[in-house]
Amino acid sequence: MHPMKRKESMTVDKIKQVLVASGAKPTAQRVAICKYVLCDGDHPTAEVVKVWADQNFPMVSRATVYNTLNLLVAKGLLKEVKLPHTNKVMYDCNIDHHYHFYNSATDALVDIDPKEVVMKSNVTEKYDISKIEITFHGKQRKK
Amino acid sequence: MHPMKRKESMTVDKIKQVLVASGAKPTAQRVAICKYVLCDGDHPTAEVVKVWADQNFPMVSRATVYNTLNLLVAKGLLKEVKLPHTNKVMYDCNIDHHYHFYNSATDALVDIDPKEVVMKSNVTEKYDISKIEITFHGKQRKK
DNA sequence: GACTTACTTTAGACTTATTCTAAATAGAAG
DNA sequence: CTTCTATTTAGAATAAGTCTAAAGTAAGTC
Repeated sequence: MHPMKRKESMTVDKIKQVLVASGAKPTAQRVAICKYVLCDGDHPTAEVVKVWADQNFPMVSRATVYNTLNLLVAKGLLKEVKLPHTNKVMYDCNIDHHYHFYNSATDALVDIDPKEVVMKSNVTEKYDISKIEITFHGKQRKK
Repeated sequence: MHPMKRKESMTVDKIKQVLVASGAKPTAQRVAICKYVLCDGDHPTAEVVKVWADQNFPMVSRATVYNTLNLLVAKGLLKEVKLPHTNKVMYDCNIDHHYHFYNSATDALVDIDPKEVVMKSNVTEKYDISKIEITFHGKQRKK
């Protein structure tokens, strides 16, 4: 079993392209936030994004952090992940269908490739299923 | 496919027994709340419990609703369910292991018997899995 | 270059769900 | 009865996120 691989970093120009392509103005704040959440961040919360922004950008307000994250989600460039162990939303740059493993020992979230999971159910006979979420909770197995 | 069956109603005496057995004083407020959440309620939120209590009991404060729900969860008589479509906690009197189907058309939550689902994954090879959550989202299929 | 216009950002107020606090109350035990 | 401990209460506090209204920015036009 191997976790899904992370996104590669993007140049500022590439990020601008992506924003423009999705119909959003590539403002300085948006580009900065994108650099983090679309490439470097590992399931950050809005709070984590704000801390990163405060350390790496002259000025980004909390409202802009939330506005930008919501914009990216609306444009399909980012996914919201809500898990029961916390009530903070986490943002996932992996927009392909996948599941999650939450490591309670380290508080880390790992993407699980759907290929690693076989799920069959007759629930689909009675219902129109639009989404299936699977989250594994546990700890890294000791070697 | 059939949803898991609901709990049967309990007499007040039976509820008192259950509370005492779990080491909690069977106060009037607790018994009243238990009557609802352990028998009649269908995945209510704290807010729904409060509304029910206001209509069926002389006086229960919001704090007592939360205290009692948290007590029942701590005693293992009730399960918390947190789902991504809302940030309100839902309470489930079905404490056996099970999954959920969330019907977005009706906002109803249905328990799914694990027997209805076959899940295999090599995620368990690398991790010690303590809990697997599966939530189906969708609508009731039209006949 | 200044002007308009539409979009973006900002600080801070607001909302919502839940928890906390400190005082009042209820019951059991003596 | 009085005392003691657990419980309940009203309302304040907290935490995450949203809203508001004013100020800033930038592109297109003259």
